[in-house]
Amino acid sequence: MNNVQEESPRDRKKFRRRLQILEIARGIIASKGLRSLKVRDVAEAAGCSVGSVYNEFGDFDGVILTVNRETVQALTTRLAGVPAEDPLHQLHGLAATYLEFFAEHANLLRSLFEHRMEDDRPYPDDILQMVMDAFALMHPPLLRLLPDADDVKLALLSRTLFSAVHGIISLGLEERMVAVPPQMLRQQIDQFVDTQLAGLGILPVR
Amino acid sequence: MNNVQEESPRDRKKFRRRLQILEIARGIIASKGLRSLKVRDVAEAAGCSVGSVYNEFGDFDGVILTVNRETVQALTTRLAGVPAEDPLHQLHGLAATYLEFFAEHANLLRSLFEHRMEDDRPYPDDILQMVMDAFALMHPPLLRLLPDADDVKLALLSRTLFSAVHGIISLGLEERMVAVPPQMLRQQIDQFVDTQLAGLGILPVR
DNA sequence: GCTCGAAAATGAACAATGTTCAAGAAGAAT
DNA sequence: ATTCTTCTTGAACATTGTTCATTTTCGAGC
Repeated sequence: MNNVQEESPRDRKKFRRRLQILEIARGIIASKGLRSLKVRDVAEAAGCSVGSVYNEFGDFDGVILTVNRETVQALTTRLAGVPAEDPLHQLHGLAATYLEFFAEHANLLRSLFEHRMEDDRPYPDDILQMVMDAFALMHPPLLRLLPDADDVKLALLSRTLFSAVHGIISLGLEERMVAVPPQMLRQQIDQFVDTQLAGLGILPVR
Repeated sequence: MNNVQEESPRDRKKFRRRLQILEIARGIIASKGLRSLKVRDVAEAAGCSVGSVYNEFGDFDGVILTVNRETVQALTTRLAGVPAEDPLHQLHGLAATYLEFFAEHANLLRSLFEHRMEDDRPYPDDILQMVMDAFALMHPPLLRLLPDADDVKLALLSRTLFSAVHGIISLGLEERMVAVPPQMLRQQIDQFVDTQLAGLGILPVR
């Protein structure tokens, strides 16, 4: 028994529809926000019944969580593409890339971070783990800049720094009042990273 | 016509019930999360009909937003109580107090930051403004530590720093996996603030 | 090609929950 | 006491997540 993509026509069709449902759900979340995502809308747009959505994903949270999983995967891919020649540039690049990605897919990221499960079922561990792994991408450049530091502490520092950047960005993009221009936020982030690195004893080179 | 708390018995009763509804809603959000808040539960617990809740708050979002408004007010009060003798201690105190408050009222804070309006009606400006005002509480101590800096830049720095602290805390308290102990987070935050201040050219004194 | 059985799809019915509103109750004004 | 205003009620409605008995689909074995 092959657990990846079976080859029978039936399975291919099933798989195509699964992808289609996800694409539609992602589109709705991205354009109108998680709160506007409705089973019936998804089913109708996918040309199938609501039952089929449930058949494929168990419950509606299942659809959302799958979209969220793919969001963090896409984010990780984007972050992994940041050049690693110079660790200083890499750190700035990771922050700037996160900002870009967040600005482009604000509603998807909000779905990732803000979705709460029904009752008080726990958010799936694997997604939280993927987020933490993405945030750990600052670890290697930090290690190169601070080769004598305790590795465990650097791992923590990596998450802390990325979480800080996340806070600045997610709140910075929140304000529809003055509509903080992304360019402004970009400067803010760069400055913040420089200050943090300076505090760690690393001289900025920009 | 007096626009504050009228004195007639009718108005007093109305006002009492308003408070009661808010207290109940807050209790449910705090203990079981925003997603578990239901109009009927609130109405039943308050001993009134669902219609009365709507009569008082317009719609259900109105209840949530009022609770959120009171949450940020309580937060501001707590933060304003941080001693201001020494600006360095004050900054650490603000961060530590935010952590305490967040740990104590995690679900209320999540409701404040994560609630999205129906359709895509904008989140009320006054609440966002109150949050920003709370985050501006780092401005005075920063001004004392950096008296020669540009005031506008310091205002921005205040929001940036507080947003960063928010990110570290809100993500730090998220992980039900390893259950980051608050004491650990406390150290993380202190270290972070020290590093940031060092980067700004301010020597830590702890 | 036909038959049969397993798997999937369907969508009507159900359940949970936000929202409205006509009718009635309660209180204020005279 | 009567009238008028305002508030309250809760049944009815609207929306949306969920279930499941029935039907359809499709591949395997003959």
